[in-house]
Amino acid sequence: MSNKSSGVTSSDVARVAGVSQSAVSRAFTPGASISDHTRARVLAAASKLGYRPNAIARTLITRQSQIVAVVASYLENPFYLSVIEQISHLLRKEGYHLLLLVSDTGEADEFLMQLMQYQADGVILVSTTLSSTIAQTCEQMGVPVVLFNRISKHGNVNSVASDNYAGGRLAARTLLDAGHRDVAFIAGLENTSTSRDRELGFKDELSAAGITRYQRAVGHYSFHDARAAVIELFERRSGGWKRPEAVFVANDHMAIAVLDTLRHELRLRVPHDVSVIGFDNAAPAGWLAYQLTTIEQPARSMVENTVDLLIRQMRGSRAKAQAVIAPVRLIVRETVRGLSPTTEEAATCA
Amino acid sequence: MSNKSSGVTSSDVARVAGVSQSAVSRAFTPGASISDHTRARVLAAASKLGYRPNAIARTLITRQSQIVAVVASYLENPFYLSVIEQISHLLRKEGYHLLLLVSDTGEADEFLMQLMQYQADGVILVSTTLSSTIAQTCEQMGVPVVLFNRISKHGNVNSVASDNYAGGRLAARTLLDAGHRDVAFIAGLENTSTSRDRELGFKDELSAAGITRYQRAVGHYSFHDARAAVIELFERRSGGWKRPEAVFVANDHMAIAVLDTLRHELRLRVPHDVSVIGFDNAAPAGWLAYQLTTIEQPARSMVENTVDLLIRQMRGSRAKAQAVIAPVRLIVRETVRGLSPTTEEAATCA
DNA sequence: GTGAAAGCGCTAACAA
DNA sequence: TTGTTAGCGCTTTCAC
Repeated sequence: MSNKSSGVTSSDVARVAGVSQSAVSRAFTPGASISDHTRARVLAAASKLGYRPNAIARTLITRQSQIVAVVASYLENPFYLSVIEQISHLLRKEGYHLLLLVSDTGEADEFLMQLMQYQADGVILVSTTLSSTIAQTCEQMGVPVVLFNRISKHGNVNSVASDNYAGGRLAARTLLDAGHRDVAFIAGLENTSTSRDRELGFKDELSAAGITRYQRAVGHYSFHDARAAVIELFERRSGGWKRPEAVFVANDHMAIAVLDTLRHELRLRVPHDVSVIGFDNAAPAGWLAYQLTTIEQPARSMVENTVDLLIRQMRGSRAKAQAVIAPVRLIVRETVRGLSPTTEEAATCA
Repeated sequence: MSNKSSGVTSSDVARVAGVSQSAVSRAFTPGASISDHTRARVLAAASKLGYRPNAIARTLITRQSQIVAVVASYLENPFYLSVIEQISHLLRKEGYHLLLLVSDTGEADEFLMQLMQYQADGVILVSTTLSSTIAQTCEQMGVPVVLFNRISKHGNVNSVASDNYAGGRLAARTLLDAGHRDVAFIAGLENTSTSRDRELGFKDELSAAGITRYQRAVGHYSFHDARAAVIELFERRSGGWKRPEAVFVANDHMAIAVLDTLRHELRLRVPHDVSVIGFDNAAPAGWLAYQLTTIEQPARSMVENTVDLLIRQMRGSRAKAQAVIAPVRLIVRETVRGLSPTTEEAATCA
């Protein structure tokens, strides 16, 4: 049985083609200085021998691995599925490969070590809680890094996020316009900028309308915890609170759980008894059984921005770090009282 | 700004620690022959300099990249999300990293080239249509490979799949037991073993009950096409067919689309007017808005088997290729007439 | 345009 | 246990 990578090296090819090893290298380097004739000889010999350049050896010398590490968590959330898929596409189109690190528990340091050992040319941090730590270390080491859907507190780090604050306001405004006053918020992870900013916008818009308090519970961006959160919200009737008329849920994945729980466990009608609004416009939000009214993040363009920013850095740009804020918009479906779909896309399956 | 990976090499560390370069290497090699004293000196110097071994250089010489390539498609299907997540965990627990290749269009050859160039120690093919081609080439090159949820026709390739045939029979039996006679099947991708085997089992079980024909349409494992398929099935009333009383859908993701379309577009009640049964037991199947009765694949243990098989091969086992067939079972929920949940897990959110 | 030689950072024999 | 030496397969000056 032949060796891995066929065990054929560039010097084998050189010998067969009757040229030097350098010629072989040039034949496989786009834009290198080599005659068509020589290249043809090399390519012939190469394919005859089943030669494939060894990317590892090349990396060692060029110091470019063509590998981008993507650190992600919450793969439970369908929204990030499409994000990763698209990152993979765009990256490959530019000749990069994707090393995926799924970070469930918070072993930030271990990750970093691994990334660095593999000489990743760049890092994309997809919505992970470890973002700040990792991002900073990468930055210090001179490794290009972009945060997706997180904002870095300290620093000079590129990031792409949607306008979570505006989204929060928009959610509140939507609920307010529907005539709701007793509203509630189900948070994601408390220590994430996404959840915090969405809540902040929500709160500010309510305040502007003279509403200074709202009920809240925490769903940790998990389906399971969101169910518990909504039950807590609707069954615990202490502290002078009335039952909420409307709930803003920090993301669609949790909102689905909320909808299910409200309808099938608490026997409440949505939007008749209670309105629900989510965030993301993930695929299930458009499914006909839910038709969730939600704040859309422009996932596609956010990913494009992210990859673009990263590639620019990897190609050597020394531009000041940017913080791209993508616009959000309301997708009207059927879970907020008094609103019905106006745009045709609201009726599709997203 | 410091270089990537700090630019510190083992010989720098050696110099500072006052030892040889080999000593540094040994200090970072578990189980190497080195005194505690020397190791301590090395480690001290290393951390002082911020040294990290260069995995690329190591790979070049050991010919072990510790990288496993995972080729996947249909990330649209939530079922594979959790699969990839779990693969990532198990792999890392064994010290391997995951290079993710999302294969939408069928560029099999290009993939292979890339895999091989990166000296991947092993390859996992997650349910992709290119499986056979890739698997065979890997096999020939001596690269360990395992197929997840695909069966290789020609050959000596390890694979892990669920018992799709038995699942198909079970689906048919379930529908038959509910009293249905006019049944239909919505296929996934025609050229996949999963869809074919599920259909074959379905067909055989029907035949055994004296039912020799059933209607069928193709959903290509896509949400969108599944909707079209079910509409075709229920609206086209030619060829002497009656409207189906029950539909077996080749996976849950499509079944969700079928449920939505049946209920909200065709205005049919499930299971009153028509029964639906899926395959996978993916997360949305357990969501309360769907409560899809389905054939469960034991995802966890399938992934465990897959990773286990791969690691064994990578560690040098020359055992004959295995084809692991995982058992399936019926999860009774609420989309098949006359059946109601008997087990408590059917009520959870999976 | 081409070849010779040097060396990327590391590990693996082999001696000591 | 430790150091010395020789590469892993490739790219890159630098002459020619």
